[in-house]
Amino acid sequence: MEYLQIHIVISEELYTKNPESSELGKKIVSRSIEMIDELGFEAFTFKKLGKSIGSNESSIYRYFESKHMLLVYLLCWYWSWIEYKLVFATTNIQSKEEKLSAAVDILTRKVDVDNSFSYIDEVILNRIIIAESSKAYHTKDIDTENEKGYYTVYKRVVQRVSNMVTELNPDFEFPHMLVSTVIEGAHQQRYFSEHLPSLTNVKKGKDTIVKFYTDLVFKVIK
Amino acid sequence: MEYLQIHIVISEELYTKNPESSELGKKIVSRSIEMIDELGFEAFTFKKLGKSIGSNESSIYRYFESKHMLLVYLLCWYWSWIEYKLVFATTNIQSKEEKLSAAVDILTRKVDVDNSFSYIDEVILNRIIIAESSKAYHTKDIDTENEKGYYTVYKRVVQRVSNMVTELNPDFEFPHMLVSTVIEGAHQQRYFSEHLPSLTNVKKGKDTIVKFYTDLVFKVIK
DNA sequence: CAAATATAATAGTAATACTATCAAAAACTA
DNA sequence: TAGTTTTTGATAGTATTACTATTATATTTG
Repeated sequence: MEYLQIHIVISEELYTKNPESSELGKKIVSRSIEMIDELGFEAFTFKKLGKSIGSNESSIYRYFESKHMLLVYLLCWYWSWIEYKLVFATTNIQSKEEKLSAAVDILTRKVDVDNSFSYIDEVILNRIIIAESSKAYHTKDIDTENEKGYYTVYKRVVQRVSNMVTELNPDFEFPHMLVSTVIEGAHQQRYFSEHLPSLTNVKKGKDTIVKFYTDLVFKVIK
Repeated sequence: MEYLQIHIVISEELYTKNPESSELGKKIVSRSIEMIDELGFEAFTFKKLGKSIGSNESSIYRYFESKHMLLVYLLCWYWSWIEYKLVFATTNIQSKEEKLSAAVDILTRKVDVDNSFSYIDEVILNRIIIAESSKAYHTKDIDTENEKGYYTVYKRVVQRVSNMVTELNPDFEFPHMLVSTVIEGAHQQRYFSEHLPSLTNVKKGKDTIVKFYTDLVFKVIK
């Protein structure tokens, strides 16, 4: 991808102190990504993170209210990044079909190159999204948090791709359902292919998941 | 549904002492379903459950190794019940289309009548599956647990419906992906419709979700 | 009625998810 | 450069969780 001097801005609601404002903050974010991937979200703690980065548990709490809020921050970062990639990859495409196809590709493809967005490893972050993101919104606080706008970026991504669907077929009644089914489905299929392979038909080498969901989208909206 | 003297049998691996073997065991299961629904899985504890049923925390541990294992038990019970409904609703249907259609209906429809399977409220259990089931298999132990057969019933349900897909179109390459996408997608859409409605296009009154996934299945396998 | 089994009560442990306080260090500022 | 503010670190402490272990008391069964 083209190298650009761009910067992902995260809503102030998601942190107590902006982790981008200091070296420690960035270290917290980048190491937390690695540790959540290694340990899983449940076994990951601020104490372990502090120890690992040579800092103190209490210092981490100055950036993030809780490990749940850190996870929400990471999701928001991820979806902002996807939104950027999505807009970048689809503007100036004339053909509506090609445009939607490019969008579905971005939503379903595995991230396997770290575009080195500063201190965040997008390959590992993608794995976290696949394995842990459902834990962020499957809580009893979902409604309050949704009102506070924690999931705005994700919803905007769904809206953008839904618009592409509607452009192609204005009569299609369920664009949001289709798009969120594809996004969440692709993540689940990636998880299943590694851990519960009999729930999938993933073939080695090829990216079956991208193919499956691309076909699905075009067949469903016809 | 027809009243039958049937009984759902759960693999011995999933409990320490069979909860069906005593009144206390059944109370543990039925009250845990209500409490997980009320409190959410995170806030639910064996201590609270014990207090609520007038029993002791330590007694509950004699039935289930951990609250995680109790959740796995509930999932297994749910999928066994769905499998029973599935087989019941699809045998003797001649038309392959109708058969698949009936299956998709069972997988995607909201459970809104408690068939009073003894001490288990299927309506509440269905809500738990929608809101909490992903927490059961999104853990670091998934591979070990899968080897132990904890998810066999779920996989068998997917297999059964995949077979119906294959009967209709033997050339379709991704029956398992399609079926697991539909099952998980329908659950997510129900959750979204309540908590993140802008990710869906659910209309009041009608069961949009059943319609959406039924259409999707037949379009995709064509 | 005795023996076996199930349950309850109590205590205890290590870890978690924080909060509070205070001192030390670093950064910025007059 | 000294002084002030801000940031970080160290330590301690709390309530709760997710258990385990032990012993006493019911309850069931033969």
